[in-house]
Amino acid sequence: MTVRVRFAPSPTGRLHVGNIRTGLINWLFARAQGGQFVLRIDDTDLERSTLEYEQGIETDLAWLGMAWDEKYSQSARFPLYREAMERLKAAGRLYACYETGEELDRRRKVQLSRGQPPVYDRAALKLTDAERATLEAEGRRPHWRFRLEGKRVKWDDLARGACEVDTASMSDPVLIREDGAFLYTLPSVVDDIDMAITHVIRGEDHVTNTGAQIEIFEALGARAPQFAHTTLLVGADGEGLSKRLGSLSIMELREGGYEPLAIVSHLARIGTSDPLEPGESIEALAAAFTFGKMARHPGRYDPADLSRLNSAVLHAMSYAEAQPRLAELGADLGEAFWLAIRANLGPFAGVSNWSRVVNGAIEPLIAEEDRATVAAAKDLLPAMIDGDTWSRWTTAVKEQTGAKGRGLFMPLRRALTGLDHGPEMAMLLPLIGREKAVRRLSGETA
RNA sequence: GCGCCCUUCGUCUAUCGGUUAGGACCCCAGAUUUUCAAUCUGGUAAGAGGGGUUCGACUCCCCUAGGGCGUACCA
Repeated sequence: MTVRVRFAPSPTGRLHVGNIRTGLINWLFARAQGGQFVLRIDDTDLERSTLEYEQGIETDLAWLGMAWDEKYSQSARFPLYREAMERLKAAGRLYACYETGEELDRRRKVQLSRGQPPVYDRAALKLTDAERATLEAEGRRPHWRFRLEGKRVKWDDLARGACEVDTASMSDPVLIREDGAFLYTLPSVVDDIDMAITHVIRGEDHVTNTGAQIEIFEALGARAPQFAHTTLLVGADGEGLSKRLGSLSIMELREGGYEPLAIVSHLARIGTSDPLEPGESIEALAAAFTFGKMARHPGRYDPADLSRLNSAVLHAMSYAEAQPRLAELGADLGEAFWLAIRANLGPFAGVSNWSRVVNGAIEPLIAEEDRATVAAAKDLLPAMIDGDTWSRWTTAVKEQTGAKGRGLFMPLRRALTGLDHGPEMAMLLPLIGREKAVRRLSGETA
């Protein structure tokens, strides 16, 4: 049987590292198994869902290299959900409830204060037809709950091993809201059946839901798919990530200059036994993917790791790959330039700084005590500059001035680049060229 | 409150009853016939606490502490 997985984001906001990680794990698993990856837009909440966000999801996935095989929108599938709803009603598994949100809230608090579990008491199940009619006559609209069997639901989880949820200890889940809107649970199960999803891979915050959902699969006469519940991410400080997801959207990471391969490598390897290194490609990451490598405790999301990965990705990037982007930034100064500076890049856009060092006008940094050394160096600069010039030139400067080591190289670097650090000067000097070098060594902005 | 999951170098992790407890990041040192970065090599460093079980426990069991998640007319 072909493996089919789905990723079902809501178009109520931008994708962030937490939910894209779930999507990525689905994608990697599908690829590793030669299966299919279904994108399912969970837009059942018509109020909050927007087309812009839906397009944002597609933009982000495409940018990360996560192609999908099929795409569905749940808003176009309401007839299917209604049909399932009728079947559940007919089977006596869906019952009408008339409590208000405030009432339920109050009851939960009372239960809690008495040390009882905050579970729905099924009062609505005891309503007589007459009572129901009275409530309806008052204009009350029902919401609908799924009647759980109250048993130990078991499954073999790909990520956590043998799992068990006692549905007797949980509230009957509300499937349909008072305003008639389908809550996530029913459409999800109906679609998983209809789309022949074989593996549901999601965060461990869904473990309890799975108990109820397996009952719904069964109530609809379907076999539940396999499940895998992965750990969630926590921040570098060990706190949950949810509080500051705003700054961790894929869109912002893209705008911040992070490489898709760095993001994908980071998210694929957090909380696994693989070292936090970039993969060669997203496909290579997929080939190496297995649930067996995943730890059972929350993975730490540290932005510093992403930055490191990002630098590593750029360091390994060929000129052929970088060229179009260099051109776009007006910083395509040839292969030698790219090879010289790529190891010194944070975000890719940092090439602009180096192209200015080579091509633009920079202000040399010449400290008072280094003036003599720099002046002598200027006079000794050969007429022709090539790849060997740096070594011969600096040796000559050393012999004449007696400056050596740090005291020799730093003044030259600072005068020629205006910076304290950067790529190998032997590679940079020929790119800067004689004319600019002479002027900078004279203290001119050039 | 209750339920589920988790707890190994500073950090991310390997180990599945017998290991000099392994790797990666960070850090430190050395190399790159003299600079910062990059690169390479080497090094420091660990089993939350307490009870069991066992010839033997990081590994199995219990308790305590700590963390994550759930307990919605959210997803």
